[in-house]
Amino acid sequence: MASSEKAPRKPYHHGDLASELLRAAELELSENGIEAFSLRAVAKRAGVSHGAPAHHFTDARGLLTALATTGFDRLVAAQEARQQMAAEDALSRQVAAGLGYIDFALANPALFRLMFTSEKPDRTAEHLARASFAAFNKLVTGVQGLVGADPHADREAMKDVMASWAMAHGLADLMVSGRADRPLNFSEMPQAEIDQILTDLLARSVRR
Amino acid sequence: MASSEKAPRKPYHHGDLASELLRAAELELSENGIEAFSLRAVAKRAGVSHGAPAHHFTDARGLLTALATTGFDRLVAAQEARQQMAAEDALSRQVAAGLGYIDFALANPALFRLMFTSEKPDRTAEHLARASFAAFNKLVTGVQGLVGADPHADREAMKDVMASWAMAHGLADLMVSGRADRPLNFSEMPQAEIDQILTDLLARSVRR
DNA sequence: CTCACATCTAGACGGTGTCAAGTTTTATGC
DNA sequence: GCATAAAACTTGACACCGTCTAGATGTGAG
Repeated sequence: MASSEKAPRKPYHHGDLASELLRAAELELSENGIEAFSLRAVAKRAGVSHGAPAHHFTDARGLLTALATTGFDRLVAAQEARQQMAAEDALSRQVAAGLGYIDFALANPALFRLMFTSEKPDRTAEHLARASFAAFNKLVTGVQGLVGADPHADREAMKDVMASWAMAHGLADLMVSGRADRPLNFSEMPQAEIDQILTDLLARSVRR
Repeated sequence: MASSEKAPRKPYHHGDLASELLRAAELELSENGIEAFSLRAVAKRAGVSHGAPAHHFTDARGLLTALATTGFDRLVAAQEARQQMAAEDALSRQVAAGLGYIDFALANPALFRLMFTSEKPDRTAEHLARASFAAFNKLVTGVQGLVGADPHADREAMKDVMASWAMAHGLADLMVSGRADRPLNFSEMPQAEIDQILTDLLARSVRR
């Protein structure tokens, strides 16, 4: 828990301000985008003075680092949600992970950018490093099931990992920034058809 | 020319401040990253007061929009530079375009992010829309040569375009953020070998 | 009950982008 | 050649930002 890091006792004073700040920060992020993010606005939204967040997160950097950590956890969850609806074979599972990756990005565009293209989160922070490595490892085991080799030991398999990641990440990033709508007319397309196209594209990245 | 937009006459006073500001802005961007970008720092670097840029670019937004425009022009140039070193067949040319895309991103990481993941540039500005569309069209004609159909008319060909773009863009974005070094050990690898791996990955995205 | 500590507030500091008003330089019309 | 208009630039003010400091307030342990 985020609250147990610095206050293992009981709730006090304001309740559990640390997690309340995280909720407020995420709302601010999704409403105003990452480039207009303001720590003072987060504090105001949580009903607390502008200096309060510092005691829980040290920094704006610290708050955003914690938020990014929750993002990676939820990224994995989104992938697994898609996998539960998918067939059992390794390819379907890997494609489903890619679809979940894209689901997450489209549902949380600002958070997605915070996680992947912002330099504000401290990537050396232990909890963030652990969460992002877990997300990476989800990809690794998926490829391992697909090609039958451990990517950490087999360079060719690691290339498969990067191919799969790059395709999913590239699609997600282009869609988040609205660059895929126009060429493929996603706006006027039922979700099932979009999924079908994305499935085709994601499948291209695997094998050789 | 940037200077001819608002001052078609001759240089005056400071010389050609508009383009000097663009040069200064790019240096600031590459030195401090996009998230620490400051219009006042740009003005100071150009040796001018903090209010001066407004007369040429209206806004910080305006300056960054103009800078992004030059970025798309140079992105196309980087792709063409790789293509001049490549074989004549359509696949080699398309892969070379992808390698140039990645070259550009790695050589100008902050500018790359300004162009693709920042919301500060005004994408409805005419010169930016034109430059980014030209870059997109470079991709389109490459795929057209590859599959023999016009992607603007053939949906399957447009899927090839998006696949090619997503793979190149995904690789570029992951490499810019330092996420490809560790898995594939790019740091201790000669450029020729990196190119070989990227060529393999880029080639996966085409065909079906 | 007291005392230590965690939590939170309030104010100050230097920094930011933008706006309004004033100053200086250049170009144009006579 | 000179007055006058326009363009280019400076200066100062404003609200907002993140961080630091000192102080107030509540909480829990002895």
